[in-house]
Amino acid sequence: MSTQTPSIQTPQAIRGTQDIFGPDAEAFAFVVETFERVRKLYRFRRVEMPVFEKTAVFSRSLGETTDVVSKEMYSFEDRGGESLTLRPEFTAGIARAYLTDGWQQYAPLKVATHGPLFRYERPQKGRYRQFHQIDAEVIGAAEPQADVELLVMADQLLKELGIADGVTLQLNTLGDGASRDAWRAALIDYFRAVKGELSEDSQDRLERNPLRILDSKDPRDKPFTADAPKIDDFLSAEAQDFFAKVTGGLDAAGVEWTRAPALVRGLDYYRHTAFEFVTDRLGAQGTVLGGGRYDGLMEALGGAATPAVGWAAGIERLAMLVGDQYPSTDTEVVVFTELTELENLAISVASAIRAGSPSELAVHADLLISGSPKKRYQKAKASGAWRALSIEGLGGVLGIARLRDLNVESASPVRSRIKAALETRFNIQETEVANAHTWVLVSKK
RNA sequence: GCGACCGUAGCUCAGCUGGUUAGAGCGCCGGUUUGUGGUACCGGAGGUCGGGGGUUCGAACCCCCUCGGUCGCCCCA
Repeated sequence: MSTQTPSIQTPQAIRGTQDIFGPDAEAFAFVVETFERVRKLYRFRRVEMPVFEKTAVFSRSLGETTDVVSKEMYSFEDRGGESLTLRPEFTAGIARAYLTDGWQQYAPLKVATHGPLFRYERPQKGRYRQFHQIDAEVIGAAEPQADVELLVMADQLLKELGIADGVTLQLNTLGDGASRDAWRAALIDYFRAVKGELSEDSQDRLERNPLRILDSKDPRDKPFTADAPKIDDFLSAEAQDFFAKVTGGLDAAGVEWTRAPALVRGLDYYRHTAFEFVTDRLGAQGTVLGGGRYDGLMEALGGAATPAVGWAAGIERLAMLVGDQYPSTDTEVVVFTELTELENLAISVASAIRAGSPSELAVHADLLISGSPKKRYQKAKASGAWRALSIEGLGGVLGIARLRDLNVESASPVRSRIKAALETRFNIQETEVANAHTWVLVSKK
């Protein structure tokens, strides 16, 4: 406890940033670890990307006039006067690298990454200014099988995270460029005819982004969205065939999906497949994983036309769904001694069992050698550790290590693992006294 | 950018219609007690009541501004 009264003001954290700790941090780590494992199964190559780029990387790919560019990016000038932007997404930076680093030679290229992203938005449940995503992209593959590959991987990821229940895959196609333009024109005609009866927001959307009227939350719009023109009536034969191959592939892989004809993307470069894995357990932010095919993006960055498809998912949202259902991070053994003169022996024992023999069988151990020696047993018990290894004195030898149950919930076998680890450092004698396994630490090796 | 609610010890909160030195539980530190045992008792550290201004004899409590939090709208790459 600090008894000082500092005169300086502690700076506050930046709005919309989070200090993730405790169960939230464990769930977060579980999401990342599971993603890493699954992406390797699907042979996606890991990439590490810069956290900031020239502003043009994002403004060109997203479209100069969109809200997201004009008011939702963290942009600043560096000392040379160049406009830079903290990445608001992974896709544009990866697309830039594909063009500037010669990654075309690896096409079709499957890549995966994760890390922090930044968007200047008002924080709310599941939305932060610095947040984190996992991301997977397939670049240079025009075939619908790439979409399938990505979706099957996403489906497996959600299942392995144990959060697939209550999450549904909503799938749609936006068709090719011609299909999409025809549909868009039809939607504008349809909604313009009833413009006066739409919500103010949707009247505005009619000019800016008519597709978005379809997923309006305003009840005044619902009567009209139900009967709005459907993309299916405007799909070219090629677009229909593409979508059929995507759905056929999902069925073959056993991935459940729901057709969502109103599911659209906010940006113009999307083509064909659009999808979201959605839950109703996260308030207003129901999308846990979303993506689609963005065949128009590379050209927006000055590259050759290159088909690509990808998805991203918010780690915080996935972690919220995981809740406390992550693998145990409990302390298996807490090492302590109530005798100050044996503290170094306790340090030695703790390091031995943490190193393990072999190392895969190392023990998850905490070490308690601070504070009042007499209260260490109480603290050990209160720590929630399953078992304790108490270091006690005995004449003529270094001391003894006694294994005792504290809060045993699991039959996790630690005794043999501890014994093997101790034998790497000590000459020991094993005894058994009053339900407690006890090793006499005779001498150091 | 807009709206609603909220802001008292490290944490969870109490504090009556504004009224003397702002409280509890938990946690933390120390002591005594106990000595197969997370006990019991005693003591201690820790609060500019988010910040600023105003009304009042008097403000944690009323008013204004501001900062922050939560949730929603817009937007959603």
